[in-house]
Amino acid sequence: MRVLFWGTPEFAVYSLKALLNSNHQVIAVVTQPDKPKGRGKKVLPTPVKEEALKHNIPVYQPEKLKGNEEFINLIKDLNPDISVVVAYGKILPEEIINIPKYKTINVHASLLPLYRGAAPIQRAIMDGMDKTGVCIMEIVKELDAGDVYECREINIEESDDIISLHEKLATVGANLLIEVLDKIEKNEISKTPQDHSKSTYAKPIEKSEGKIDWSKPAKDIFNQIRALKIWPKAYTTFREEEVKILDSKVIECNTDAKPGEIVKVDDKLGIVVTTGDKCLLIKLLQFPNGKPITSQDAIRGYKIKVGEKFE
RNA sequence: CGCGGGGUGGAGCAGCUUGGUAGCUCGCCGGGCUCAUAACCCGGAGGUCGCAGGUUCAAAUCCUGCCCCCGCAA
Repeated sequence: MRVLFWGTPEFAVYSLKALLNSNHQVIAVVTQPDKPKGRGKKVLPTPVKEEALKHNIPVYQPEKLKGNEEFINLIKDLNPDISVVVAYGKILPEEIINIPKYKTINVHASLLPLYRGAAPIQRAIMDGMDKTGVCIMEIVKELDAGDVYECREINIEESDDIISLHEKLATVGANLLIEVLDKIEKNEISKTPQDHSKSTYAKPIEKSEGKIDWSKPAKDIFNQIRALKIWPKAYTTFREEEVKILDSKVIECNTDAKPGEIVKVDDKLGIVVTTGDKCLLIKLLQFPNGKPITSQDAIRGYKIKVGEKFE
C-alpha cells in the first residue's frame, strides 16, 4: 500500500524502518518541525526525519495542521492508501484522518483501553504493572479511543526499565504494524471497539514527578526510578545538591532509621537507604556535572558515610 | 551567539581562590599472614594534570583560543 507516515521520536523510527523493509511503500513522512534543542540551542532534525532522509523520502514538517489548506491539498495529491501515525506529537484533525482510502491507524504502546495518552510506557512501569503491550488502532477524533485492530502483550520484567521496555514495545509494535497493514490490504482483519468504561489516561510526565519521596514504599521508588530513567530521572537532595538515582534494587533490612537515611555503605554492595518500608540499594547515581557512576565509585570519590541523608 | 558546571595514573574524587615535591579511597602487580578470603600487613608499577599558545625564575593552579563531556532551560 501507499503509506503516509506520521512520526517524530525514536519510537516511531522502529515502525518506519519496518515499513521500509516491507512490501508497502512509504510515499512521504510527516514529522514535527525542527526546533532549537539541546545545549547551545542547535536546530536538530527529528529522528524520523533523519531516517527518512537516508532513504530519500520526502519529509513534511507543517507547523499547523488544522485549517492548513495548502498542506491538506498536498496530502490529497500524494494519494495515500493509508496514514500510519506513530508518536507524531500532534492531534490530527478529522479532515486529515479521513483522506486516505483506509483512513488512519496508530501504533500505541499500551494495552488499550488502558493508558491512553502521552506516556503509556512510563505510567505502566510507575504503576508497577507486570504486563503491558502495544496496540494498532484506528485513529478517531477522541484521543486514543478508536477501534482496535490487534494488540500484543509484553511482560514487564523486574529487570526492565523505560529503556529496555521502550525498545521491546517499539520492536513489537513495528512488527505488528506490518502484520496489520498486510491484513487490512487483504481485507482479512476486523476491528473491535474499546471498552471505554475501563479506559485510563497516561498523562505526560512532569519534571517534578522525578522527585523521590523516601517515605514511600521501596517498591514504588524502585518503579519511579526505572520509569523515569530517560527523563526527568528520579532525583533527590544530597549534601544540598540534586543527585539523580538511575538504578536501584529493593532489599530487606532491619533498621529504625528514618526514610532517606543511609544505613549501610558497603564497598562491594553499594549504598543502602531506608524507605517507607524496606530498604533500597542504590546501584547507579549521578552527581551534578558528572556522568552516571556506580554506588561503589560514589562511596570512594565522595566519601559517603552511614547516617548521611537523602532528602 | 540561551544559562551554568566539568575534563588530574585503570575507576571515582581532592588540590586551583592565596602559582613552588602529584594527594585520597579503590583497582592492578609482587611479597607476607591465613585452613582460606573480596579481610589484614609490607612493597611496587602506573600521570605530557583534555589540546595549543601566553604571563612567570617557576603553571594542574593565572590569561587566551580550541576540542570533548555534564546539568538546566527549550
